[in-house]
Amino acid sequence: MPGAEASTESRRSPKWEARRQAIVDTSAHLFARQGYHATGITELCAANDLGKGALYHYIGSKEELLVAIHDRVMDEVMAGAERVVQSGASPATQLAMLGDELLDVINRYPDHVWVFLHEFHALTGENTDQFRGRRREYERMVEDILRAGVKAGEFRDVDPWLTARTWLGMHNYTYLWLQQRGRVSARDVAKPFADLFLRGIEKPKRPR
Amino acid sequence: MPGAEASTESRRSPKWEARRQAIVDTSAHLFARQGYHATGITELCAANDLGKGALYHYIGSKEELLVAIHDRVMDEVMAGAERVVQSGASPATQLAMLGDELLDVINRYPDHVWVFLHEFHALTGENTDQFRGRRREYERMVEDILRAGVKAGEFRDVDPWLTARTWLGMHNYTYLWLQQRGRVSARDVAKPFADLFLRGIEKPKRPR
Amino acid sequence: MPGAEASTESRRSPKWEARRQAIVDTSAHLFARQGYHATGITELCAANDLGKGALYHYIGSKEELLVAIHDRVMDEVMAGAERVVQSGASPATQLAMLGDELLDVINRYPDHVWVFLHEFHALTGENTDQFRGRRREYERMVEDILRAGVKAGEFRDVDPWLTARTWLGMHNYTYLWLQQRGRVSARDVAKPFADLFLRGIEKPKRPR
Amino acid sequence: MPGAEASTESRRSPKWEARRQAIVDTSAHLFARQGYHATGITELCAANDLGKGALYHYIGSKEELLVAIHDRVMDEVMAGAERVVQSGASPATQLAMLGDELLDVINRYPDHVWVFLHEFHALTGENTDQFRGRRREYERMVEDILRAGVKAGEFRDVDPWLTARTWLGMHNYTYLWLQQRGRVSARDVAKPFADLFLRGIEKPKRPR
DNA sequence: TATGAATGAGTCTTCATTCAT
DNA sequence: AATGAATGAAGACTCATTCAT
Repeated sequence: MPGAEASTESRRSPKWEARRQAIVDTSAHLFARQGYHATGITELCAANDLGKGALYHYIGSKEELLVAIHDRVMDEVMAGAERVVQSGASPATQLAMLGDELLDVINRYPDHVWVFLHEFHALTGENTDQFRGRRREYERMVEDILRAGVKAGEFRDVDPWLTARTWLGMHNYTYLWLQQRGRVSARDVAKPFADLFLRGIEKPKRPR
Repeated sequence: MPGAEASTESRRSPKWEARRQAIVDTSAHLFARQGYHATGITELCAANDLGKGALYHYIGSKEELLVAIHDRVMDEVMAGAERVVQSGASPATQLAMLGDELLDVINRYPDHVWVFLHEFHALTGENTDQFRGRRREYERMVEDILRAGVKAGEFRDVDPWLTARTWLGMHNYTYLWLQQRGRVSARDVAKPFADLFLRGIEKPKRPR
Repeated sequence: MPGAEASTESRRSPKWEARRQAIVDTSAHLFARQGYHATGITELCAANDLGKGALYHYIGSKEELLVAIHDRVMDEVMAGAERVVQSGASPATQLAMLGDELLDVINRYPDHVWVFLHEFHALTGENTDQFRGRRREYERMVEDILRAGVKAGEFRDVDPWLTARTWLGMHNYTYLWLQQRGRVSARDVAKPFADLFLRGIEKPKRPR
Repeated sequence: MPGAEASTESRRSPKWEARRQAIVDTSAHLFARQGYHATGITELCAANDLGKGALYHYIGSKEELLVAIHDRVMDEVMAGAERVVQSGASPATQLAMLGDELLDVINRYPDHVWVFLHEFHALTGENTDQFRGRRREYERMVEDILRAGVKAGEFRDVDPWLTARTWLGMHNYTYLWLQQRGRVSARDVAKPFADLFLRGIEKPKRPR
C-alpha cells in the first residue's frame, strides 16, 4: 500500500496540488545543493518566483516541505519494494530486483534522496517517528529476503541484520555520485552491484 | 604525512591546544546529535562551560570548529591508509586492512565522522576545496588497490571507479549504526565486510 | 435618537444588511474570547463560513467590524439612557433605572461589551474621537442625574464627577462576571447595586 | 508572603536586574498607550534605546515582559492586602484600608495596572493559570472581609460574592481616570469611595 | 583568560488586504 | 456574490560575532 498521502482525494484544487508539487521539487533541489538549514525561505521564494505569503499558501511550513520531500522518496521506494515482494521470485532475484528499484528511485529523484539521507535530523516530533518507522520497515524487508535466502540454502550463513546494512550502504551511498557519470540508466550500476553482492553471499559449491 | 594542522609548531601554549581539542570533541558530539546549523554558539558555551568571549578565544569561529572536526577524521583516516599502503601486502589483504582501519576510525570517532559525512556543505570557500581534495585522494587509494588486484589477476575485471565507490558505501554507511549494537570491536564488522566484498570480486577458479 | 449608522437609508439590500449583522455578532464573539488583534481574518472567514473576498464584501475592513461592534453597544446603551431621561422620574429612581438598562445591555451583548471595553485602542483616527465623544456623553448623563439629586437635597453633597465614575465602575465592571453565574436576569444584579449605591449617597436623616 | 519573584537571589547581576526593570517599566508605558499586540518589538527597542538582540538579552520574550508587568502589579497589590489582613482591624476599617492600598498601587503604577487589566488574554499557558489564581486569591480576601462584617453584625446581610465584585469594580475601574485629574494622592479618591461603600452596606440603626 | 552586554542582519511565519476569475 | 491565489510589510525571535571591561 504505497503512496498513502494521507488521503486519496486532495483537499485542494488540482492546480494547487500541481503548483505545490513543483515547489516541492524546486525546493528539494536547493536543499540538496545547500542544505536545509542553509536555504532560507526568501531563497525558496525567489526560486519559485513567489512572494512569501504565496509560498506559505502552498507549503504550510518549511518543515512540511521537508516532509513532502521525504514522502516523495519513501512512497517511491516502498512502491518498488512492494513490486519486488509480490513477484514471488527467488531471494537472489528479489535482491537484484530490489537494487534495481532502489537505484531507479535515486536516479529519478537525486535531490529528494539527498535531502532524505541528509536532513532527517531536521524533522521534529512525530515526523521523526513516522519516517524512522517507514525506514525500518524497508530495512526489515531486506533482512527478510536475506533470511529467506539463508534458510533456502541459497546464501551462506551470513548475519541478516549486518548483511542487510551492508547492502543498504552500498546502494544508498550512490546518491553521492550516481548522476555524476554520464551513465545511461540505473541498471548500469545495479547490475554490477548485484553481481558483487550475490557472489559475496552465495553458498560456495565447495568450501573455500 | 597526514594531519597538517596548518603548521607543525603550535602557535599557542600546550594548555591552550588541549583545551581547544576538548572543545572540538564536545562540539562534535553536539553537532552529531543536533546538526551543525541547529547547534548554536550559546549551546556550545554551555556544553564547554565557557563564556562566549572565552569560547571564541579558543575556536576562532564556528566554521573553524567544523574544520577541526573534519581534520580530526581525515587525519586519522589518511594515517590508517598510509599504514596500509606501506605494508606492501597483496591487494586483497590491503583492502581488508583498509576496511579495518576505516571502521576503526568510525568506531573511535563516531561523532566526528557523523559531522564529517553530514555537514560537508556547511564548509565555505577554500575549506570546501581542501576537504574535497583530501577525500578524493583517499578514494583514489581504494581505486588503486582495486586496479592493482585486477592487473595482478587476483580480482575479476571490475570497474575500479565503480567498485571503489561500492566499497566506500559499504564502509562509510556504517556510521549510522556501528555503535548501536553491543559489538566488541570494529573488526567484528570489518571481517564479514571483507569476506563479502572479496568473495564478490575475486576471480573465480572456473567461470560461473 | 441613537443608533446613527452613518445614514438612515441602508445603502445595501436588507439581505446584505442581515448577513452583515450576523457577521458582526459572530466576530464579536471571537474578539471577546481571543482579543481583536489575536483574531485573524482567516479565522473570521472560517467562523462565518465565507471566503476572504466574500467576507470583505460585507465588512469593508477589519476596523469597520470593530466600529460596528462599538456601535451596537453604544446604540443600545444610549437608547436605554434616553428612555430613562424621558421618564421624568426622580434622580434616585433614574439612577436605578439607568443601572437596570445598562446591565441589561451588558447581559444581552456580553461579547460586544467585552470588545467595547477592551479594544477601544484598536480604533484609529476619527473612529477614536467618535466613540470617545459618545462615551463622554453618557458619562455626563450620569453626572447630571447625580447633580440633580444633590441639588434637590435627595443626595449628600458628593462630587458628581467622581461619584459618576464610581457608579460607572461598579456597573461596567460586571462585564467580567455577569454571565458566569446562573442568574436569571440582569435585575438580580441591578437591584442590589442600586440599593448599595443609593444608600451610599442618600442624605442621612440625621448626621452620622 | 508577597513579592515572591521566584527566588530572592537574582540569577543575574544587579546591573542587569536594574536595566531589566527599567525596560519593563518603559514597555508597560507603551503597552498601556497602544495595547500589547499593537506594540512591536522594534518599537520597544527604540523606546529603550537598545538593539533587538540586546533587548532579548533582558526580556527573554515579549510574553515574559507581560508577565513581569503582571507580577509588578500583583506583588504590590498582594503586599498591601497582607498589611491590611495583619492589622487586625475591624471589617469596615479593613475595607477602607484595602481601598487605600489598592488605589495607591493604581496611582503609582498606572501603566502596569492598565496592562494588567487589559492584556490578561495575551498570556498563554500556565501564565494564564498563575495570574488567574492570584487574582482569585485577592478577590477571596475581599469576600472574606465582607463575610466577617456581616457575621459580626457590622454590615447588612449582603451577598459577599456579589458585593466583593461591586467593590472591585468601583476601585479597579479607576485605572481609566485616576491620573487624569490633578489629585494630590490616591486617598482623595479612596476616602469618598470608602464613605460611599460603607454607608451602602452598613447595618441601619432602624430598618429603612 | 574570561565575561556578558551589544549588534543587526537574519530566521521563519502571519498579517490584512486586493483582485482576477 | 463569492473564490482563493497573491502581495509584501510586519510579526516575534535567533544568529554568529565583537568588544569594553
